[in-house]
Formats: sequence, structure tokens, C-alpha cells
Amino acid sequence: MVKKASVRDVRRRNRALILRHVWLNTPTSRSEVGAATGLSAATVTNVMNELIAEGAVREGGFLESDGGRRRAIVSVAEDAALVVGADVGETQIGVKVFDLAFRPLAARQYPIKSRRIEVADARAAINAQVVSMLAELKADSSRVLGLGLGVPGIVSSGGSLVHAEVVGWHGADFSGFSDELGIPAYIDNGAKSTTQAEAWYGAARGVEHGVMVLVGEGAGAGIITDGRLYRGYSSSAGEWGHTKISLDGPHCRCGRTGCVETFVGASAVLDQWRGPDETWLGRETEGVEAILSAWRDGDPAARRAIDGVVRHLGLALSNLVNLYNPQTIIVGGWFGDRIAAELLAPLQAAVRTYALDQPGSEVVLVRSQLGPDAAVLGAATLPISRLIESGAGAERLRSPA
Amino acid sequence: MVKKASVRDVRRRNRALILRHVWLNTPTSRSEVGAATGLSAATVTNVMNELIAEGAVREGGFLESDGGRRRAIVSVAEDAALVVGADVGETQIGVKVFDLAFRPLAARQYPIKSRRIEVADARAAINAQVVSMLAELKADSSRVLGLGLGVPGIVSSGGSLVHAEVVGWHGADFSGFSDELGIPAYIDNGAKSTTQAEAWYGAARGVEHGVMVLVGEGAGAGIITDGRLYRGYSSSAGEWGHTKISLDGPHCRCGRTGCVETFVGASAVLDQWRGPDETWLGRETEGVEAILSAWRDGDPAARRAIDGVVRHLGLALSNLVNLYNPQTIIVGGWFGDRIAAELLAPLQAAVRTYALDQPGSEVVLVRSQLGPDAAVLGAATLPISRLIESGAGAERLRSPA
DNA sequence: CGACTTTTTTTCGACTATAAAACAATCATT
DNA sequence: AATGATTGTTTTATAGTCGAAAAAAAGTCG
Repeated sequence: MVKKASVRDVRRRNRALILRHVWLNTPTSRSEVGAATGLSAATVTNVMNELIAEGAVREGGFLESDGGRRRAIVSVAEDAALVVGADVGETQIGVKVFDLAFRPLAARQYPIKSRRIEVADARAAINAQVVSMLAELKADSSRVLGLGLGVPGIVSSGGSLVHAEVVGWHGADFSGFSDELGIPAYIDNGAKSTTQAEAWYGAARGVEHGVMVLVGEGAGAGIITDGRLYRGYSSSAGEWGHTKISLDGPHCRCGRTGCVETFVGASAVLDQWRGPDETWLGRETEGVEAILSAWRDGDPAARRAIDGVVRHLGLALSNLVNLYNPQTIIVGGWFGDRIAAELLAPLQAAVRTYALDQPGSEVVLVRSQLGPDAAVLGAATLPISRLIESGAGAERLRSPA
Repeated sequence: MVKKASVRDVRRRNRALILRHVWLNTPTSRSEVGAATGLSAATVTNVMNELIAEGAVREGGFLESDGGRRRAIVSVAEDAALVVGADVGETQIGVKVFDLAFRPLAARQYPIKSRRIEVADARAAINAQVVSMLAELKADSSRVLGLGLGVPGIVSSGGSLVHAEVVGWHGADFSGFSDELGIPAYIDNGAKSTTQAEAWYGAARGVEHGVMVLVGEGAGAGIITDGRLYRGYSSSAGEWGHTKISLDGPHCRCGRTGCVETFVGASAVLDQWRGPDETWLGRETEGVEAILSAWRDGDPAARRAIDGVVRHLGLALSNLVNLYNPQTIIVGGWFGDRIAAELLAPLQAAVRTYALDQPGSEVVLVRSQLGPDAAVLGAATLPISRLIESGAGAERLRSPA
């Protein structure tokens, strides 16, 4: 329900508004912030000087004048702290260290061999990578604002338990993370954090109501509502990959049947092309290039399979259109992006065919822009997002840099 | 995106908070309001006296004391204005006049014979009913705070155009309504307004994240998110009845195939029971009682059909669970309510089978509480909802009563 | 050099909520 | 019946908020 408000809330909100604009448009100026937020120049000056004093924003240099006083440049205090993003994917764990302007300072990959990684192993791997990267950068863990972690499952109980049926995690405990590293940790579903990245820096910039779908081996989605991620009662909203578009259909690795994943996931499509006997494990990307090439050459089996993807994906997306009424659908994921690159127009046509006229005619499909790095980048937005929304009283920012 | 805030917004919000509590808990007292909203006694007194001066709230009488000063009663100024609710259903148009405490003062029904009513006819019928009811009540149209209208379709363009593919309305224009009657009109999708009614007075009271489904001839849904109705980009979100759970399947009246409606709608189920040759037009409710009775008697065909409803409805609901992650699902609509009355437990079991473990285990199914009147009641909440959210500077309330 | 423009800061007024004190009205107990 | 405790409501004083307007700063241009 709506909570009561007081004058303090006004400040918190406007601080967040200003900080957010600086972050997403750095470098900028006070007058620009005023125009963009609608706040008066007086308030902008007032709040900005607070933020500068606290170390979240840096002032320096001027923009050229065109007939008046020069605008003083304000920008993110990029060296005030570090932020770490980590993403547990299906084939690897990626970890990156960024400065506060999201420039990457170090990156590591940790391959997952067995498809099903144990929770303890994942935690240990991430811990080890972070420790070694910080050592390499000669940075103490106290300089790190936070660690954002994207996981391939549902995050519940305030971000400590992870449920990922497809990799065998049932209530995996991630609560001790921050203690072990001495860094505040924030955990979120990987599809959601990837969506957050596209919303800040990619194809979903400025989108108020949108859906991002990630299609790879499996299928996930992130929902943007009023410019924010939609979470639902316990943060698991948007689990599109296991919605059902068929009453029976192929078996899914979640143990059920008819899931979207089993129609549009990469290996499902490859199996449909060459039959289930030929195994693609470990070389799915090759397989996808092969089927696309065969499709371009007019191979009938490839044509059937690709047509099937467009039809099934179009249908599954039309359900999202009817239910969420988005203005934009961003198609991503390594397989989804390949499909979108070749077949965006037919896919959009399929969506409009299956969706109701009114929401269907308004929705526009676009490709994702950030590519495979989005997951780690998105994970790194978690601590920043928290910082901005809290209005940034971050003590960590004031520690010596 | 988030808008800037100022001290005025604080007042608007707290006014809305107080007014809302008075409305939904009338009669109440200042101290109760303070406890419920978290606002200080001083603020409550201050705002409440404004509301009383403006005519939205009435003071009178006292509650018994149990060891202190008596609480002064404050309540909705029920006779300060009238409000009209109208609902265009599939078989009839219902219109009711309420006072501000939602006590019904007059009610009318207008049967729709041809299944497909013309827009002009619907407008004329509603206008005529409203005029005659007001005459009967000896009330001038200037005494009416507003007319809320629920329609069986998508409402766009700020509430003036209605798209209802299944009744043949493509961009039907409802913009002149208020002028003709001299009453401010508010239009919304019928499923949404019904959901609003259950949220205020029925099974969805206090639900922050919920889904209400309405199953009759067709199927609709209203989504509650953070205690408010979810609308999406152009207010059409929640069109669950035409999401697809099958790749081909039976033809739907929307012109597509595989829609949820074609599996769980009343006539679809009756057709499945007795074959498409027996027509149930005009006696669907009889038919439903007949099939339920046959089902209780162990009739195999009825058993198959009812099992099918539970399975298909469970599957279609599980998609909503995965996508919206609700804490509660309210099952309503005339057919849905009958099913829920007999088969709520198996239905919940089916939902949990098909949904992912985590969101599935948390969701609870309940029956709707308000019955068929909810649609008209919900429509009447539209002007009140607007009044409350605006913080109620309503001039209409000050006109002589 | 002076007029004009643009950006930023300062000053001041209008509103808000709340804590604390004051006031009001009741009950319970002696 | 008097007294004190308790509960509800109003008044008063205070701190914090934004924004309009004035002032100041720092340019451009003729």
C-alpha cells in the first residue's frame, strides 16, 4: 500500500533523481540537470553541492559557452570506489571490476564444465576471482562499493536464497557472501540484471514499459514497468521460459512439459533440425551458425526448424504482449540475438498476428545492444542502483581513494 | 520515469492516504486514522479538518470510551454526492446509482439480445437509464460526482476509445459521454473495474500482488501490483483470455486459435461435454449446473470435461503465476466462481503442478466474494478512486445536497 | 568598453510534518 | 465526590523542503 510521506522523502527522491541523471549522463552540468529533472536551479545547486561534499559527484572543467557563463562540469566521481559484477551463466562464470563510471578495469572468466555447478564451488570460484583481481589492481576490499551477482534462478528471502530448478539449486544459500569478502553483496536473477543493463546503457534506454527476453539454451525475461524492474510478491516475476504454450509437447529440464524453452531454446531447435541423436553439447554456437547457414541455402529441414522458432517465439512473445502491454520488446540472449539479427521483421509480424490487435499494433521489437557482456555489467549495476535509490549517503565513497 | 517531488506532493499524498482510509473504513476516528497511516495526530487533525470543510468527510457522534476521551466519529459524507456505475457485460448492461458510501439507491438492467450490441445503442441505453434513475431519485445530474463505465474490451487514448474484438468494437468512440449527461465519465476495462471492487471490498482486500481472473463465456483478468491495478503502456495489460496455451487448438471468436477462452470458457466446456451440435445460447448457466450435476453423478463425459477445465485453467493460471508472481489468485466470473466453489483445491493443486516450485508454493487461490454485482460496483469506484487519488478538491461535493 | 546572455548562488517566502505541550473528556479508585 | 490515570484532539514551536526572485559570476558580441 502507499506509505505516508514527509518533507524528508521529498529530498531523498530529488537527490536520487539528480544522482541518477548525473550517473546516466556523465559528464553533465547543473543547468542540464535542472532542465532534465524539472527541478529549480536553486535546488540543483543545493543538492549537487551536498553530493560533491559527500564524494559521489566530482566537479571539474567547463563546457564551452555560447553567449553566457560557462557551465561547470559535474560528473561521476569515477575513482571514488570500485564495483564488481559477477554473472553465473550456463557455461561460465564471468567477473569484472569496474570503476564508478563503469569502465572495466579487470575481467575474468571461469568455465563451468559439468553444466551443473555446485553452489559451494560457484561461491568459491567467485570469491577467488574477486580476491585475485583486487590484488592485481592493488585495491583493498574496503574500496569496493559492492558486488552484484547475477544468478540463473529465482532469488528470494531478501536476496539470500536462490532457486534454480534447471541447475539443481533448491534454496541455495548465498547469505554469507558479503562477510567472506568484506564487500556488500547484492544478488539478483541474471535476466533481470541483464535487463537493467539494457535499460541503463542499451536498447531499453528510456523505455517505460518494456519486456526483454533472453534466449539461449533456456529462455528468460525481464519486465520493465514504469521504468523499473517488475518483481512481484517475492521477486520471481518474469519467469517466461517456463510458461507453457502447449498442453503436452516435449519434456523440459524443469521436469514439466510444454515450456517455452523447449520450443525456442537453442538445443531444442538444433534437435528439431537434425534429430535428437546428434549431440551439440559444447558446440551449440557452431550448431546455430550451421542451421542459419543451411536455412539461407534453402535446406528444407532448416527452414522448418527456423520457421518453427519464429512461430513459437512469436506466439510466446504475443502472450507477453497481451499480459504486459509493453511498448518495446528487446530480443537478446546469444541465440535470440542471432535470430533477431536475421529475422526481426518476420518475428515482429508473428507477434502481431498472435497478439490482440490493440497492444500488438503498438509494440516494436528491437535487438539488444550490449551483447554477452550485458549480464556482468547488469550485475554491477545492482550496487549502484542501490546507491542511487537510497539517495547515496554511502560511507564507502568517502574512504580514501 | 520518476518525477520530481515538492512539499506540495507530500500533502497531496497524505491527503489521499487519509481520505482513502476514511472511505474504506468508514466510520472511523482521527486516532484510528493516525495509527493506520503512521501519520502524526497533528497532521491527521489538520488534514481531516480540511476534508470536513470541503465536504468530503462528515463529523458526528462519538465512539465509546474505554478509559479516556471519546473518539469523535468521522465518516464519508455519504449524501454529499451520488455516483453511478455501469457495466456493459456480455448479456446485459447493468446500471446502479450509489451514494458515496456505496449504498445502492437504484438499479436497472438492460438485456442485450443480439450478443453484439452497437456502440451507439449501448451509449443510448446507458444514457436513458441514468436519466430516468436520476429523475426517479429527484436528483439533478450536477449532484453526480461521476459515472464509471466498465466495458468488455481495451480502453485506450486516455479513456475515450474502446477496442473489443470479440463484440466487434474497433476503436469505438466514447469520448462524448460526459457532455451528453453533464456528468464526468470514467471508462475502464470491466475486468479491471471488477478487480478494483474486490480489492476494495472483497477477496483482494489488502493484497499487494494479486491476480483476479474472471471466467464466464470469455476470460479476463485484472492484475494488482503494489496494491494498484497494473496497466502497462496503453492500459491493455492483463488480457489473459487471449493468451495462447496451444499451438493450434479450437478457433476463438477473436479469430485466432489456442486462446485460453477456448479451453475454459463456459460454452467451450459445454461443447466439449455434449458436442458442438447442442446449442446452449441463452441458457449457459443451466448448462453449467447440468454438467456439474452430471460430474457429481460420475458421468464420464462430464468428468472428462471438468477435468479438462481444471487442467487447462490450472495451466493457464500457472503462466500467470510464473509471470506475475502473485501472492493471491482470486477466481471469479460466473463460471469461474462455480468451478472454484466445487474444485478450488484441485485447481490450486494443478496450478502448483504446472508453475515453478518457488512462486507456485507461495500462491494461494481464493474465491471471489462480491459475486456478479462486482462489475457495476467496480465501475462506480472509478470516480471515487479518481477523487481519492487527486486528494479530493472536488467542487461537486460542495454543491447543495 | 558596454550591453546582453547564460549559469550559478543567495535570499526569502510559502508549505509540510512532527514533537511537545496544552487541552478535553472519560474511567477507575479511593 | 475527589483525585489521578488514561486516551483523544488541538495548539504551538521548530526544522526541513522547494522555488521565485534577486544577485552575482562569467562569458559573448558589437
